[in-house]
Amino acid sequence: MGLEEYRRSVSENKHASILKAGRKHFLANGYSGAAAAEIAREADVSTATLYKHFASKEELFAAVVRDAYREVEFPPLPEHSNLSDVIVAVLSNYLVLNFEREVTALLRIVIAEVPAAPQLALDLFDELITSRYQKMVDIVDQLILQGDFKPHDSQFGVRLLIGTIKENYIWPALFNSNATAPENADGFLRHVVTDYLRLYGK
Amino acid sequence: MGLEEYRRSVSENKHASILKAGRKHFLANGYSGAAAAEIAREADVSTATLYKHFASKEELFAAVVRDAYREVEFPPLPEHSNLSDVIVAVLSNYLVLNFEREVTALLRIVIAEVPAAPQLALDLFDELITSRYQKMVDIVDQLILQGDFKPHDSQFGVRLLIGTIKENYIWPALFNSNATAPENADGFLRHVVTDYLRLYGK
Amino acid sequence: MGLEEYRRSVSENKHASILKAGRKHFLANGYSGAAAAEIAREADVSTATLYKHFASKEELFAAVVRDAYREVEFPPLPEHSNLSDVIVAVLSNYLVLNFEREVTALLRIVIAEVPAAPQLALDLFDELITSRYQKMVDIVDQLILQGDFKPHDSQFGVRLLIGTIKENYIWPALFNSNATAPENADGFLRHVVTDYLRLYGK
Amino acid sequence: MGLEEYRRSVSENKHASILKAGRKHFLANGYSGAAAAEIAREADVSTATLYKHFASKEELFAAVVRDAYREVEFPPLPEHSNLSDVIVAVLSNYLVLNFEREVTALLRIVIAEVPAAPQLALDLFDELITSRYQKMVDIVDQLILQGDFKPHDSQFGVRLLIGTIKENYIWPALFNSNATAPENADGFLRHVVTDYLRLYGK
DNA sequence: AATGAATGAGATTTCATTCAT
DNA sequence: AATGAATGAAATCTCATTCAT
Repeated sequence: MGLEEYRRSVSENKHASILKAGRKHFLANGYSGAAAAEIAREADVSTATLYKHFASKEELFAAVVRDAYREVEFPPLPEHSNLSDVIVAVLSNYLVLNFEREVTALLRIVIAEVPAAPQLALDLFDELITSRYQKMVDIVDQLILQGDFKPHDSQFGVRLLIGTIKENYIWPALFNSNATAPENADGFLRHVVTDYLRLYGK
Repeated sequence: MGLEEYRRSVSENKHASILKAGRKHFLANGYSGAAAAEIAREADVSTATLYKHFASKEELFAAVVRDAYREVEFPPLPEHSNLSDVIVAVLSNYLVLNFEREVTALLRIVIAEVPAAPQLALDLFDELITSRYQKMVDIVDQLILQGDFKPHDSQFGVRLLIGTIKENYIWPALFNSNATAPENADGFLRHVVTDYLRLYGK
Repeated sequence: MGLEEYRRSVSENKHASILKAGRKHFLANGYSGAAAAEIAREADVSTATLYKHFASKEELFAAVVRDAYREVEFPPLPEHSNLSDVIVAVLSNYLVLNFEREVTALLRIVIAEVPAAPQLALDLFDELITSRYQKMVDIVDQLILQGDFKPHDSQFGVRLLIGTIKENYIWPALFNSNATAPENADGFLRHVVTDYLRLYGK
Repeated sequence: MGLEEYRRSVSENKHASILKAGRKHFLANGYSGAAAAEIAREADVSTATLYKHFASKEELFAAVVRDAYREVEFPPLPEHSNLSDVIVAVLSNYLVLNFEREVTALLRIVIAEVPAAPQLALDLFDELITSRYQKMVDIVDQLILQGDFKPHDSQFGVRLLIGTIKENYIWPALFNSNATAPENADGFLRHVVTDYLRLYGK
């Protein structure tokens, strides 16, 4: 079975390299801007082969997106002494990763294909936005239990926290493909967190 | 001049019907999915006429977006007895129009075209989003002068206000083409405004 | 009849300005590159008016060409003491006028339209090329009679003289719209004339 | 490799038939009158295939012109007893091919496109006209070395030779699409060559 | 399984010319 | 007579997808 295995490994390599090339092109040019022929060329594969691996451009796109967001992870909350510092650190990290991992570009193209691929968009929203958001809510709930926060509607509070940050950094980046991670976000983040604590902190 | 006026009125009607047809098709099929020929047919106009009115498909699209935004403005704050009520009313109105005029769906398309038409996205962001936002800031600054608010960083405050609302209503709608105007947004809005006033109100 | 005359004069002015604008555009952009709408705009006239004056683009083109080459004239042979000097002077003049009067550009567009407007091309060839050429033959014939030249086939001789010059200056200019009158043609012309006289001079 | 060769041969056939159809249509309708779709249909090929073979209509046209020139070369001068006879034969051959391969008609189109495609015209002039001309100069230089000619400015001499011929046969053909290869050019050619040899022959 | 070549269908845009007033 | 607006028809080029080997 050595031959068969070899073949399978070659095929898997091609699969992976198509995904990689696809990701690059979709991120760079959007869905309709990315050309199947270009992706195939970049993956060092014929167009026909590309279509053997993925039944259509749409399917390749879905595969690329699912593959891409599997890679985006977020770190756990560090142990903390000063509550404010820790939250700022977490948010800062969240922000940096968002830019480094090309999350915004990924969001952009998924948003673009909402009418064509609605389920994909909903899945990604759950995975990348709601779930991350929920983690933050869980953290806050725990902090409330620990007595670090006043009892309050933690969902709402997190929305205020995250929403303000997104409004400032993510929303503009959605419209600007050259946007990079903000250099000095800490001042802003501290401001948000201060207000947040004024409202809900103990 | 009767002739001149007649011509202008005919021309304006065509202009408007192209815009309308354009909006419909862009919303239904996205930017590259919408065909100029189809739009022209729907508007009962030749393609050539369409291109006399709008120099390019991109310019038509931009006009469609601007047109959609035209009615979605923060109206100047009316004289008020209860500040909270008034702000809630304004934001509620803004939110409803946003959905009715399908602004979010159009923004999706703008975002989709960021890689292909970066300047367009930047222009529209400045022209429509930033400027509208600035109007809200101006209102708040005036309220500060009138003594309705504590002196504070009004930019930041508005970001918090708007960001929280967007986080709750606009972001999800960005990923869900079936999203409609929220039925009972007032509770949420009131919550935001209350917090906002707790932070910055007098 | 004052009014009627006034109208006619207005109309004639428009006619002339269309011709002028047409000439400019045809020379600059060639036949198919020149747009009727542009010509009309330049002539400060509506397209409809343009088409009232000239039934079609083709007809306008013909009118422009006939009008243009009516303006190209060539000076008579000056009195002479030294035969060689005089011929060089004539040829030099011929060359300069060729460039200054945009004769080459005119030739270019007529050549371009040979299949579409064959008669126009033949007419222009006669008018601008054969007739000028014949003038030179006449001169030479006279010089033969005066004994300045050996008796010879003057047609052939002139062909050799003019052909050599065209080969060097006009032919390349046909392919280069930026070609300008040669600065130092005299050396070359003198060389041609010397050889010519060696062959046919007394 | 059988497959590879098969593919190449199919591809080359298509290439050739596009060129052939292209030549026909360009000659019949001029550059802008010739439609890529028509050419493709005539060549029994899809438009897309045409554009795979030639990146643009302009490039196809350039290829057609180059192809037409391919056979119209001054062949190297054969060993000769009578120099005059040989040169006449070469020039005669050149002249006939020029008409048979419709080079002049194609040049008309190149000239027509000077305003729209200036670089193309310059390139083709250099590549086809100047270079061919240079080959003739090289031949003459060799003959000078062999002692068949007096030392002289061979560039100038060839210009005189070729220019005279062009003046007689090519210039008129440029303005007359019905011009055909001259039947009895030998008398004229002999006359030119005789004069040429009188000036520069040994 | 893989490929190079081919394609059908369509997209945007232009332009000479005509109409309604 | 003059015009601004409108248009039908066409042209170049692209692209996702499929064949033949």
